[in-house]
Amino acid sequence: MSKLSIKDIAKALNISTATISYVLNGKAREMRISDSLEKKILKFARDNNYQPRKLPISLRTGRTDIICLMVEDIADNFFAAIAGRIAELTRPLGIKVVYMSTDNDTEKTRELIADFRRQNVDGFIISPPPGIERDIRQLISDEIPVVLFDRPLKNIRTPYVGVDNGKSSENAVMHLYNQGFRHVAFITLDSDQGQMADRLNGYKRAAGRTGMPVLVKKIGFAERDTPAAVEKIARFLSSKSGIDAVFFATGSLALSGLEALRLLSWKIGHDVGMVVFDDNNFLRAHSPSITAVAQPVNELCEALVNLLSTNLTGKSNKKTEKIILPTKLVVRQSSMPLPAANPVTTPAAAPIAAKHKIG
Amino acid sequence: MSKLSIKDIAKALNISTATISYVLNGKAREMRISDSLEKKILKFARDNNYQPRKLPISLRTGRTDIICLMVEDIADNFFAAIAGRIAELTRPLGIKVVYMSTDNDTEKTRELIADFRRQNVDGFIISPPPGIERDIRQLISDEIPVVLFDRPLKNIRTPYVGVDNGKSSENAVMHLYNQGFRHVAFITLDSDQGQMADRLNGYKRAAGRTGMPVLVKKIGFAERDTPAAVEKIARFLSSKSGIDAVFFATGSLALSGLEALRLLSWKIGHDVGMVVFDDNNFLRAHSPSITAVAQPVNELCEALVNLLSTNLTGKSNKKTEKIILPTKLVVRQSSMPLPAANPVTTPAAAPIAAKHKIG
DNA sequence: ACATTTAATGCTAACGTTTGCACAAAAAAA
DNA sequence: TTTTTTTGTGCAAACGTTAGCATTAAATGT
Repeated sequence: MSKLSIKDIAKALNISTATISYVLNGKAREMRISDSLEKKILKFARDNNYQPRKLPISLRTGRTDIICLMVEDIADNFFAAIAGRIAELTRPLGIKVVYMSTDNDTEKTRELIADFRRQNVDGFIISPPPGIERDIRQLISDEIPVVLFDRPLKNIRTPYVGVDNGKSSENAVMHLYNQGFRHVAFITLDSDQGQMADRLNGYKRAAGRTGMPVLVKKIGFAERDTPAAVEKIARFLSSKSGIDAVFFATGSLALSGLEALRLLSWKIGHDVGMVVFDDNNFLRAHSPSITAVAQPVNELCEALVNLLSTNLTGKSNKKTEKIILPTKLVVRQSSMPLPAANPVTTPAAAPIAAKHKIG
Repeated sequence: MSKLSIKDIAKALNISTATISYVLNGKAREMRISDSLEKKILKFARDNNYQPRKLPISLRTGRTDIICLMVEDIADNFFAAIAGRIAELTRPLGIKVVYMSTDNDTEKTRELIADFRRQNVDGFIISPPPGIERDIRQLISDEIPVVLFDRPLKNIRTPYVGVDNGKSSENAVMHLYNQGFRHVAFITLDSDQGQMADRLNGYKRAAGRTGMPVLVKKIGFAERDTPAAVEKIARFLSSKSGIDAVFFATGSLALSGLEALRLLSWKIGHDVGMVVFDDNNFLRAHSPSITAVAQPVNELCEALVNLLSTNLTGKSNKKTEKIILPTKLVVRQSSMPLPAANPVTTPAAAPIAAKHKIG
């Protein structure tokens, strides 16, 4: 009883495979199959638990119902959340998701795209590494649906979903300013990624508007999760005098940043304020809780799946919409005003009262 | 130039598709194709950038080179790390990975397995929800390779990779005891998962050995990531008198736990010690850094992929090895002895000196 | 009675590969 | 020569479906 095929049914019922196919695909009416035969086929299929294999269907129709998700690092908090949500959203559509981390490596990404194309995936959702424009264009000209997200790519006509990184970043800094911070450092990645440039620009704009000094440290992409990063951040923060808040351009940098602050014995909420671009449960659970710029993961995924699936259904294959979603600044304890006295070098009792709203 | 098929080559070179297939699969020798013809075909294929489609190959050979990864929640730190590593490890083997979260929901998992079987995936890597034994057995009897991990399933002959949850848990508690803690609470999930039972038993064994009281709080599976969990943990911790350390049975509970501690104004390292089952960067970055039982993600994934791929290659399809890997207790600041004076209700200056090893 | 429409179903060629076997030509053996 | 072996290659079936067109039988129209 390994596997019942449409042919077996045909033989058993002494009818043609075509008729069965029609009935099973709900085209009985259209093809004017008699009710009695339809019932008979349906009954037989049910009774024998017929399960159509997708492989031959794919071969015949050209659709695999598999899409490919490519992000910098699937293990990263933000991208893992995206992955989970996308799978949830595509499941009701009968679409499966294969994934792969690009490591922000152009050459690797190129190979991956080729691999997945050979695998005949129906479409791509990509958070693109720099320099991949050509390959994306090739996909488009081969009419394979692609939706980009997270990082904008210049001069390319394809659907994109993202947030306004510049504005969000600017808002976050303005928030710090309004809370009384006057020397906000910005720790970012030294990479070509468009969204990073936007976040930096937002920071600079806010600095310009408020007259605050521009205090930027770029961490090399390769060393972003290493002890070297921790040390560099610590050195930077202590080398500039007067820093009273730090804004981290990405979640993983924030982790290194926390270690740097520990190294310096700077207490968040007492010696220094903190804001992070990208939210997660960890920042909420931290004591003091940490203010973050939250990307709307859910809306983002919904937009991605929407865009992709309308393009998958072929009809309006030319949707090249760009969707920019608002972020939400989740204000927590770490961006509350510092206590008046501010003796940077002397740790003292934690100043944060329990009355601050938690969460 | 949409797609060059083997047929096109056959036509262009005026030879049969069979010959081409042989040559392209390196069977030229075996099939005694002449050197000159072989070269000609190879050259033509290269020059015209021939890319064989995998779909018909799969149909013909029955292999899709896709495996399915099913875990409770792909967005969870631990599972996301697993997902990333597995993809890395299978890539050189030409294997792609589709994933889906089970939400620890038996019925959903059942449907997912059926879906993926129809999709003709070559094998499964599953962190199984309770009650899924039957479906796993069906996979085995249908000769579809499966490897289970993370949670043991009773009475089932299939490869499994995991850690010794009981022993690891016991060790962690013994560590706390040795550090001077005498009232260690254990916060776990109220679920049927085998590994959770093992962790609880390990805790109990350690309590027995040391004469410490058994202080267990089970959080309902559904509410594990909700404010309700935070509140329950807080209530529990404050209801029992004398608790001086908390051991969390899983990473996500630890997050709720941190919030609970904040609610109570208990300072880790001062009022209370803390250990978490499952490590992540966040625990390292936290101040004070938090001691954790680290599962060897990399070794775990290597074992999974090894086991699965030997079973994929059909030959020795009967490997049903169980592999238990050692965990590593990563000792950090949160399990250092508390300062002698221990006024639980009065927050005071942070007692943790910077000299403690960071990391 | 004959032609035409309509209803009900079947035939068969795809989809792009792989693979067992057949076959022809050339070389070797008889 | 004739037969056998070797060498090189092609044929065609198969994998399990789908879909365009063909076919048959019954019903309707003239």
